[in-house]
Amino acid sequence: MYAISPADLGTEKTSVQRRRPARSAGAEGVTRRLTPGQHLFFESDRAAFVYKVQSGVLRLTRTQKDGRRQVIAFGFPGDVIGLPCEGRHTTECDAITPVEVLPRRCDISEPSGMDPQLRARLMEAALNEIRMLQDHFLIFGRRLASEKVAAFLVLLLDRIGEPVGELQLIRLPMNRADIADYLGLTPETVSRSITQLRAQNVIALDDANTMVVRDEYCLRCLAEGDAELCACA
Amino acid sequence: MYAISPADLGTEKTSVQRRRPARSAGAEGVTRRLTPGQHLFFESDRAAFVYKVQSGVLRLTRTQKDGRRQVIAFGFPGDVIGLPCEGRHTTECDAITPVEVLPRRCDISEPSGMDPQLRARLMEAALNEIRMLQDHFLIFGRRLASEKVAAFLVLLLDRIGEPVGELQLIRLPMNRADIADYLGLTPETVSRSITQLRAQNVIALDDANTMVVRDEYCLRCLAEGDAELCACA
DNA sequence: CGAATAATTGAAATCAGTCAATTTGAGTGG
DNA sequence: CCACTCAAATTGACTGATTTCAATTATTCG
Repeated sequence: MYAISPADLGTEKTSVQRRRPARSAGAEGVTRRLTPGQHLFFESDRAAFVYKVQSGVLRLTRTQKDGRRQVIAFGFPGDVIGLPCEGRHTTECDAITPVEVLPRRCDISEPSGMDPQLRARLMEAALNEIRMLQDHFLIFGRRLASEKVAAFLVLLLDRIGEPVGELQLIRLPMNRADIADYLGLTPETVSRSITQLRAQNVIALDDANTMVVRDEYCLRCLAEGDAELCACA
Repeated sequence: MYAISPADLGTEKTSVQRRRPARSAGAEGVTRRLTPGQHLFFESDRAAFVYKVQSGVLRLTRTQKDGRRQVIAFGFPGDVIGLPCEGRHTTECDAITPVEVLPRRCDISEPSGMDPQLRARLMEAALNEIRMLQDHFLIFGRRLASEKVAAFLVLLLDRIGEPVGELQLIRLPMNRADIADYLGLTPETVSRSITQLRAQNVIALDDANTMVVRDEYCLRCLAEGDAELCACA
């Protein structure tokens, strides 16, 4: 469909290079497509648009001076991403799957001239973002790595779970390192926690990025630290 | 000035009881006063107002089922707090010092009828909140407890530092447990980190809640994990 | 002054991080 | 179609930091 040049695809490492968004990028109301690794915007870019995710998944990150990366959020279909502060984006954003986003011109400083409905939607998006960040804190703040990972899987389950007979399937769009940086863990620890959940028969892995939730109740208990409430532990 | 009844003051434990805001609470534009421990609102309360902090410090928290508490933010003078999501507050909020707030009626669902300037201010407040939560993530996500604490002190320094001759003074309005719940640590670990900073002569304590920053440069280095860059370590 | 709370300190146990090795899986080219 | 290469994921052993639990000291407020 859309040509994927090796340069655009890149590896994790090469795609970290700072690339300006293509000049032709911004046309309001015209769907924009990204290939995995391509950036939608960078931190402190002037924000001409906000974006409604139509398909695919994006990764919103901030990087510290020491090179450590914090995944602030993932952008799933339906999310509005790229809300600026003082006219500039506050995170970096790149695609982790093929992505379609709908750009919306967004001149926050000129709200009087703005379509009232769009204005209301922007406010709603901002308030939702606040609550999602707060929810993220509750997950991030859990004691045990296994609780964090379980809580993260519950989040994905509610967001992108696909029914498969009685059970639900999660297709993980992100790799272990992304999960780790979202939860404040290392990829090794994430992997061990997933292994542990599999050993407890709470989940089963088809391949590394495709899991079946075998015991949703138990998963939700583990996510809340109520390991006693389920027989799996 | 304002009478502090024992019931209102309470201890940490008693003040956790759910108390509705006083019925007389809400008068737009009329300053509302709180004593330490008093609640301004609770999670999932219908949000009639947002509040501009005029003086004092508030604590915004969310509590998990297992009783653990996450301090989402502190509300300092100048902050707008209480932005709702879907008409309801998303956190609990109580005063940790005597507080004065200015309530602003806030019917987000009726934005058309709203004063355009107020509307713009609300949007600005929401976007600022998003950035502050993201900043909080970067602090929360640091590896070492000492880095978290140093970063937290830098945050306070920039926010409520008071010049004292060449140096700066921080009057901590919150106790160790609040700091711990803000950073995802235990009070003991917070205490140890502070002790460590004192041993390195980066800070000095007048009493437990009054500290002088003796080496601001070093504090900022430690906050970013650049322990090597300063001679203190 | 005495009681209660907060803060600090100490010692032991646990959990996650680090580093290294192995396995798995996807993509490439023969 | 298979072998090869590379990256991602998993596993293992070890280290080290933080938590936990307990005891002590400091502070605040009747």
